[in-house]
Amino acid sequence: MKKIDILKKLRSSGLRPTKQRVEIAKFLFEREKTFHFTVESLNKLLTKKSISKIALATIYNTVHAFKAAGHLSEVEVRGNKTYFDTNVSNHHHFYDSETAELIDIDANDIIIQKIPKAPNGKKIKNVEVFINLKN
Amino acid sequence: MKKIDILKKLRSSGLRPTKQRVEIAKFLFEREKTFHFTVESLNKLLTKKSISKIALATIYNTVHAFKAAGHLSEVEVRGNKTYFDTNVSNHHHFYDSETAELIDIDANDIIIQKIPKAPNGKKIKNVEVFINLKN
DNA sequence: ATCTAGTTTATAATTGTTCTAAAGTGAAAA
DNA sequence: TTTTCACTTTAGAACAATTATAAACTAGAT
Repeated sequence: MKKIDILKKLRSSGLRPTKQRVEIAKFLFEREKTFHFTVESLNKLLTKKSISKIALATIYNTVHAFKAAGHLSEVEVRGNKTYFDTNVSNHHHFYDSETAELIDIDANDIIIQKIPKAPNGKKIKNVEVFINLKN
Repeated sequence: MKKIDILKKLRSSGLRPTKQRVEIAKFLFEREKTFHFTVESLNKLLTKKSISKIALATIYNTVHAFKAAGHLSEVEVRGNKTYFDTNVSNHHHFYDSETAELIDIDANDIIIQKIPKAPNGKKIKNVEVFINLKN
């Protein structure tokens, strides 16, 4: 993804393309593979990479803004930290608790044959499959 | 589950049946249906129910001890709070984000037909299906 | 160039959880 | 029984992740 597209992406979702947002967006979206992170890990990586220090609060703000705009998804992971994913399409995850690492699973790689119907007046929003790994 | 069984349950897992543990265990395990809770919600319910106040730290200690003994499981739920479940068998969950409520799904009510193989030297520990509900 | 609503920032506040160390207590041994 | 002591409980401090606050800053319209 090119820088011009980053600016479009931000503008089209009503986000003023500030220096910080562009920097974070480039870091997150200018890559081939999907990227999983926590705010803590993102902060560390950004600090290492850039000259200008971005405040932690800004990283929180930005990640939430990107999520609200549909550019990031939040992953179902047990534990205290919140994991985000640059892959916003419907998909699933492996989780390696040894390394606290997430790995995407394409939606087509899991087929669910039988599923219970939603309770009393509720509907199914989405189905997430989470595969815990061991060594 | 009767009180005598509660005592057995505690003793057999190497947990000294103290007043607090017995009280919490009775509250959690002497019921028909499985019970989902966070430490916060459990604390509120216990405070409402009992004469004697149990310290929050004790509730944390006890819940962790019960989990370590295999009497409770921790549920995969996104967010900051940790959810526990008195159902320790292999099963799945509906999650109603409106009410922040979990509903058990029996393992037999979901059949997965196709599943990817685990990456590089890893094995699959378990598969958790999480069905998000909407209205 | 000026203005202003939206943004960033440092810091405080909040929330969920764990740690600490002192006081209390089951239950085994005397 | 009483004594003893490792295991528990407890209040409060400490910690970690996140959110709120309010002052300074800035993108972009006027």
